[in-house]
Amino acid sequence: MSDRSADMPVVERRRIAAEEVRLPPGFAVEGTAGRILREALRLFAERGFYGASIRDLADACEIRSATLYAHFPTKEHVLAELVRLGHENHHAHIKAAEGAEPVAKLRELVRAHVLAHADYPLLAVVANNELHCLSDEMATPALVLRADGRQRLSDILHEGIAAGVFDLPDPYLAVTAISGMGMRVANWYGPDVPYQPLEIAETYAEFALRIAGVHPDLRPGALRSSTA
Amino acid sequence: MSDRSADMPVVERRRIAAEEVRLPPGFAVEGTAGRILREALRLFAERGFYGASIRDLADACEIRSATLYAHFPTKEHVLAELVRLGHENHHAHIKAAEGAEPVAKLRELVRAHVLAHADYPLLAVVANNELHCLSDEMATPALVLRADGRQRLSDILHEGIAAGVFDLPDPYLAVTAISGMGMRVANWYGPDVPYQPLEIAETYAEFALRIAGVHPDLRPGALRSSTA
DNA sequence: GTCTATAGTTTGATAGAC
DNA sequence: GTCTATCAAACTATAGAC
Repeated sequence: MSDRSADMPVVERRRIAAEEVRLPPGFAVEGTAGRILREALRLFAERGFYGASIRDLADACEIRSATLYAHFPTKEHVLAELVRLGHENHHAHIKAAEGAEPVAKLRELVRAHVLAHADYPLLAVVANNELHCLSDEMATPALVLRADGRQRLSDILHEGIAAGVFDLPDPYLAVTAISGMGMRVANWYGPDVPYQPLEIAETYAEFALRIAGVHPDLRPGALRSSTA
Repeated sequence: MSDRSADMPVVERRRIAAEEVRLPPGFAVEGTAGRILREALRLFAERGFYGASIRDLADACEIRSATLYAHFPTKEHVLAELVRLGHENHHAHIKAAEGAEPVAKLRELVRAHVLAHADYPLLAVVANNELHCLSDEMATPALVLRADGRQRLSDILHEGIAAGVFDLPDPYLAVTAISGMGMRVANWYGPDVPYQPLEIAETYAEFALRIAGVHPDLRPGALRSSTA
């Protein structure tokens, strides 16, 4: 694998580089309610919850604003549904990641974490960055899932340290670093970025193993120097 | 250095964990205009540009909303000034980072990058997350600084690869990972986090060296296993 | 520079016909 | 379920007195 910076986009002006509106399979919603969710996903990702009005949303759906209220009781409920979808999708990815021992567990979890952000960037941006617009009550389910995902990463790091296969200065800061670099993928990944989501996920998983201090002999040789 | 997760805060509900309103030295603004900037920094960081109205801002400053227009022509100009301060502060940190060879350069740059986000989290969050609310014209100066910072990191990685001291699969993805993990610090760092900004910066710099594939013998032994 | 007062627009949400 | 019509409140910004 080599650098492709010649093709890399200039620094993005928008909040999110991705454009395609996409909801995970199994979360598809039919009819007008689905249309509303999809257009809200696009608008909230681009402009934020307060930056997109109920009328902007209605115009995008080609309906009157009053019709929205036949499907959702308030604007906040539309956002809450997207935040829920985003966190459940992320958590489903994370939970499905399995590994026999700490190295494999960490690799699979980071792959899943990054893939959720690269495959569904709009959903991830809305779920991560607009959560604070929800009332405490409506935000809680997402916070529970988020705390669980973070705990899983923390557990894997401590397990690997205990087993002697990880060597890192500070597990807490490793959790923040690994989580954070993955979350940002949702902002910069887009159609002009010359990588596939899976490539990014694999490379970030390798970075996470390096942060964890996994000995090179315990990592596959596939991802080494770009000069090779 | 050891884990302090027993003291770590639960997953944050707010957009930003930090609270203290703080502008970098040398960027201090006197009088009412300064007051407006400080309150705007707090409000825009907490709720976003569209989530805080001109009246909210005036109330926080204990002035009438019309008085704001004696100091700034529009609400957008207030944000533009904060975005400018944030990016100039970040860029000043980055530029001041110096090193004789790639390993030292990378360590210093990442330290500076992380410190700018941990020492001025409100400013960093506003500069990073509200930039898209500005018109193209007003956003451009910040984008120029951002592109330059990213280029500096990219240059260091390529230099280290050419010198044979770095060994990493993909410099472009390493730039996104190292930048991203540092940017997120502004969101989670706050008064309840049991670390000092400098500790975070040091540890993240170590993580960056690991991502870059710097041989352990070229890294100082201070930051190794948490079980030591 | 700061105020009172207000213009003109947009906001989220509702009433009631079909 | 979708519409037309509308309400009451909040929005950014301005006019003009002091």
